[in-house]
Amino acid sequence: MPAGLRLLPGWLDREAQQALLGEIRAVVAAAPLFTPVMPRTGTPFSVRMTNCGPLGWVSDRAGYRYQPLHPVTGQPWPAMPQALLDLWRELAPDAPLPEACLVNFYGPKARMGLHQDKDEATFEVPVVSVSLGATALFRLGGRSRKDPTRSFRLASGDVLVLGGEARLAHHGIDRLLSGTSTLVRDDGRINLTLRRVTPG
DNA sequence: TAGTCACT
DNA sequence: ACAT
Repeated sequence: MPAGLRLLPGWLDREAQQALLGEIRAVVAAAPLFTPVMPRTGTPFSVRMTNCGPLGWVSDRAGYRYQPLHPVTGQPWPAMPQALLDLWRELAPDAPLPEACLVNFYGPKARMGLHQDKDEATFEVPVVSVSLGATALFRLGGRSRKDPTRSFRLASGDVLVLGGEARLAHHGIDRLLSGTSTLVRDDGRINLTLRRVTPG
């Protein structure tokens, strides 16, 4: 494993997953899911997204960016659930608090191409990723897009920390495994990505 | 290259 | 590999 990568299988028990899911449903009620599109081309993503916390990640024809307001409602993003702040404190005790929690909703056919999380103004702080629902085939590469990749499963309750050398590793979701979600309806998957955006 | 598509 |  690359230094700075931590895969924590089953970090959240079923009860914690259900509690978190409830919090996320409340976030979605206040900040409805939207379909991001690619810069320039406008090609839609197959995942739908929303955010919570002071800043949210969005993609539209103008580009990728963090912004304080929901692109459709114009309202501020809902507050970050305390459970996520607690998780962050536990896994990144020395880091400043996260400013953004990107909530990605995957249907059974949704995918996410290889990419880097590099729209933040600092890379010194780890990214913390929480999986809920269907099991996904996750692909992890290196800092260069040409670096070799490997894939492994991310199941509900797994937590992934990308820090240090792994902070700028390319990563993506190849596909979901059908029939693996007992938490989210319709074989869905939810990924929560906690990020510090500013150096703090 | 956070997208798709062709081909192996 | 494409094409923004």
